[in-house]
Amino acid sequence: MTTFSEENYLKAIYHLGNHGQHSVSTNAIAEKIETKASSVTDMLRKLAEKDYVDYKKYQGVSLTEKGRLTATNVIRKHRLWEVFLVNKLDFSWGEVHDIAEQLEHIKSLKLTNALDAFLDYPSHDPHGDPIPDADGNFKKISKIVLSKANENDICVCVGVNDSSSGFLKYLDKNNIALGAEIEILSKEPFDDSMNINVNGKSLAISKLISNNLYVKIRST
Amino acid sequence: MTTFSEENYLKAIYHLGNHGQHSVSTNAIAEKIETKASSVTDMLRKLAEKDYVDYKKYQGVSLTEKGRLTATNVIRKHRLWEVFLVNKLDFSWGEVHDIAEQLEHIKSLKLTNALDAFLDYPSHDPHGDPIPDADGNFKKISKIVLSKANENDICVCVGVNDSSSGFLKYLDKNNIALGAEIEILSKEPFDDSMNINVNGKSLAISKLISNNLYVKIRST
DNA sequence: ATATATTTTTAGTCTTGTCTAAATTTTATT
DNA sequence: AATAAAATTTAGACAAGACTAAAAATATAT
Ligand SMILES: [Mn+2]
Ligand SMILES: [Mn+2]
Ligand SMILES: [Mn+2]
Ligand SMILES: [Mn+2]
Repeated sequence: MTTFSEENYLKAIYHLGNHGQHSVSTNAIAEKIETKASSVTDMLRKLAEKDYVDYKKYQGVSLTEKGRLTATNVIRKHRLWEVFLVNKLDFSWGEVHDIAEQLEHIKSLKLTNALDAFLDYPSHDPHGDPIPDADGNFKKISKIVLSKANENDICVCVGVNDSSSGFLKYLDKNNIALGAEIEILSKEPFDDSMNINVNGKSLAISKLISNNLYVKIRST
Repeated sequence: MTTFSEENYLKAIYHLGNHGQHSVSTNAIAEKIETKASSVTDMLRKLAEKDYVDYKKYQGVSLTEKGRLTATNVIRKHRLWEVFLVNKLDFSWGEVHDIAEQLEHIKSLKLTNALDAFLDYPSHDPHGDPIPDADGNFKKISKIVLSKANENDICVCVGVNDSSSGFLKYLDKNNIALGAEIEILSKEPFDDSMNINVNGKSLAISKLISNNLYVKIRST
C-alpha cells in the first residue's frame, strides 16, 4: 500500500520523465513537489527499496513497471474525479485540480471503475488530458501547440498545457474552451504573437498563450 | 486545518458522547479508534491546545462548539458520500462505509455542498442515519429499536444500529432493507427472540438482531 | 480506612516525512 | 588536468502520531 506522499513522488517522476520513459533528476523532483532535494533523496531510497523505482546514487531515477502502473492509476483517478466535478457537479475547469489532488489518493479499485462507468468512460479530462485505462494505457491523440499552427489554419482547441487557474480564467474570459474553433488570421514573427478568430471575435494572443494551448488542425 | 487523525478523534468523541453532549473517557476513545490509551492522551492534549475539546487530566474530555462543528461536518461528508456511492454508483449498503471513511476527510466546502445538491439534499444515509446540515443540525426522527416493539405491531425499518458488513449481509439475505414492512407475529420472553413477518415470509430473529434494527411503528 | 484494581498519564522510543548544514560526487570551465 | 560550480547525498534534528513500560491518580472492595 502506498502513502499519499509516495504517490505524489511517483506522479512527479512519471510526469517529469515524460510518461515514465526517461530518468529524472533529484532537483527536478524537488522543484516539482516543492520540497528539498535532501527529502527527495530520502524518498527515492525508500521507493527503490519497495521496487517502485530504479535508483542509483547520483544517477537519477526512473519508474519500474510497478511504479509506472501506480503512477498512472493515480493520474487516472485524478482525471476521472476532475470529469466528475465538471460534468456532474458543474464545477468550472479552473476549480477542480486542487480537489482532485485530494481525491486521487482514495483507495478503492471498485470505486474508480464505478466512477468511470458513471461518467460514461470519458477519454479525456476537462483540460483535454487523456485518461489512462486500468492498465495504464493512454490513447494518444495528435495534438500540436497552437504556436506551431500556420496562418489561415483552422483548428479546434483540444487541451491546455498549463492548467493553472490564472491561465484557465484568461481562456474563460475570451470564450476559449475545449472544442472552440480557432482560425489563425496572422502571425507576427517579431514577438511570435498571433491574431486569431475565436467565436466570431478576433483576438491578439502572445506567445505565452499560444504555447500553452493544444489544438488539432481541422482544415486550411 | 485539521489532520485526518484529529478528525477521527473528534468523530469518536462525538459519537461516544452521544452527539457531543457528555464527556468521554480516554479508554473509551482508545477502544473505539483501536489505538492505545497513551496515544489518546497525547492527542487530547493537542486537541485541547487547538480548542477543539475541553480537557482536564483524569477528568475525561468533551467537545467545544468548534470541535462539535468539525465533527458533524466530517459526519456530514461521510454520510453524503455513502448516499452517493449507493444512489449513484450502485454500491450496496454494506460496501460503502470503508470508502466513506476515506472520502469524509476531503476538504472542500464547495464540493460538500455541490454533492449535497447533486444528491437532492438527502436527509438520511443508506443505513438510516440522519445527515446533518452545514451547521451541524440534525433532524431527529422518532425511531425505536425493533426489540421494543410489541406483538402485532406493524413497523417500517428506518435504520440500523450496527452497520457492520456482517449484519448488513444478514439483512440482505433476508430481504430486510430500509422501508421494509415488519410485522411482529410473536415475542418469546425466555430469550427475547421474536417471530416476524417481512415481505410475506415469516422469520425468527434473535435479540441481537432486533436490538440492532431501528423501526417506526406504523399501526397496530 | 486501607488495600486492591482500574484508569490515566508520563517517559522514552520508533517511523514517516520533512528540514538545514555539511560533505561528496558530478559537471562545467578555464 | 586542475579548479570552480552545481547537483546530490549524508548527518543530524524535528514534528506528528503511534507504541511499551512505568508511574500516578482515581475508583472499588474489603
Ligand atoms: Mn489536475
Ligand atoms: Mn486535468
Ligand atoms: Mn459509515
Ligand atoms: Mn452510514
